[in-house]
Amino acid sequence: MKRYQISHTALDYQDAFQLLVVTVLSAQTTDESVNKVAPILFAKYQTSTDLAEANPEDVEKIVYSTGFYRQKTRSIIKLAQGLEDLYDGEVPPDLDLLVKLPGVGRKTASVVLAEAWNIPAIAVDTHVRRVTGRLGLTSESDPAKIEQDLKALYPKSAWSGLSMRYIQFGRDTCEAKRPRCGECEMFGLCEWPDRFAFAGQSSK
DNA sequence: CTCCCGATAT
DNA sequence: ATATCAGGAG
Repeated sequence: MKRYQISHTALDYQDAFQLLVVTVLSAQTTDESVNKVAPILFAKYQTSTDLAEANPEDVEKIVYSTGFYRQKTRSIIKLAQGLEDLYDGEVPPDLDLLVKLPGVGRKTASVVLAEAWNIPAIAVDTHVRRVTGRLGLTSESDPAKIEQDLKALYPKSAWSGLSMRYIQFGRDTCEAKRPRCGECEMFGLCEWPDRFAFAGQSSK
């Protein structure tokens, strides 16, 4: 029986600035893809000041393999510039302040809060959305509303670890395309198998 | 809502 | 071939 107690990222980073950048890069990409380019990126640009003055073409070459590479290059350079201009290069431990940074949305901000400072926050990504929906914990589709529902269901002390555990659960059991309901510890507590009658359960 | 966009698993 | 991957901006 897996217990899903993992509450830290698989993303490699050394400080809040790096965490912020790799989290932006992780959009619609696997952590593994990001971890491949992160060391190269941070070797060349060690501080937000360095990245703020970076040549976009150089950055594009480094982050290319993570997909959305033009967009992500613009995002992280502007992000670094925003950090300099707005917060003097320091990553603010506050959701409303983080969201003001270019390329940083509610999900990215929540990841950084929970991971870097253990501040209670729930990051609703594609996994959390799918899993909590299937489990019947929310009927919303808007991430911000899902976040509200989950915050009402769980004590604050549980918030920061929630996302990682649902993501882990979503990766190895409640998969997007073919949920393994037959080997799921939530079987009997979840309405998904009843509704969809083990679609794709053992067929190949 | 669409667009951004490569890597990987199936 | 196609779906999916720790999304955010226009």
